[in-house]
Amino acid sequence: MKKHDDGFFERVYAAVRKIPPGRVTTYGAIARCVGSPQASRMVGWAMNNSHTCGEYVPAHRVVNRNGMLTGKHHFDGPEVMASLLRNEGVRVEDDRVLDFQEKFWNPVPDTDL
DNA sequence: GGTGTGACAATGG
DNA sequence: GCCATTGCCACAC
Repeated sequence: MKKHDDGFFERVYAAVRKIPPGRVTTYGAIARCVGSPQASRMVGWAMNNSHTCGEYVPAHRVVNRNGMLTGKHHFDGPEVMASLLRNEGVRVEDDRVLDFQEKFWNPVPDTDL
């Protein structure tokens, strides 16, 4: 047996990978989905290490609570994140997701919490 | 094993 | 209502 998971990151990656194209979510939502709603900061860091995970993680679909592309700077380029989102049909302006509320996708379909 | 960090979030003034 | 600060949790060095 395997442990429950090699780390908190694995859960984050899994949740982010579940984000359908054209949709976005927040760090807090993912953090909550993985069981640590307070570890929202860790989620962002997980994204930074996402490239070390070996698997592709659509981190560009993850934005902060305000829908702002805070992590765009951590991509291959500051324009990559917005470009990817636009490419998926997400309207982005001023480094922020328009209709964020509309595009927001909850990793937890029905939380019991 | 301790310290620092980190792409947030919530609260206070 | 906006700006500033703290809290938080798990990982990397």
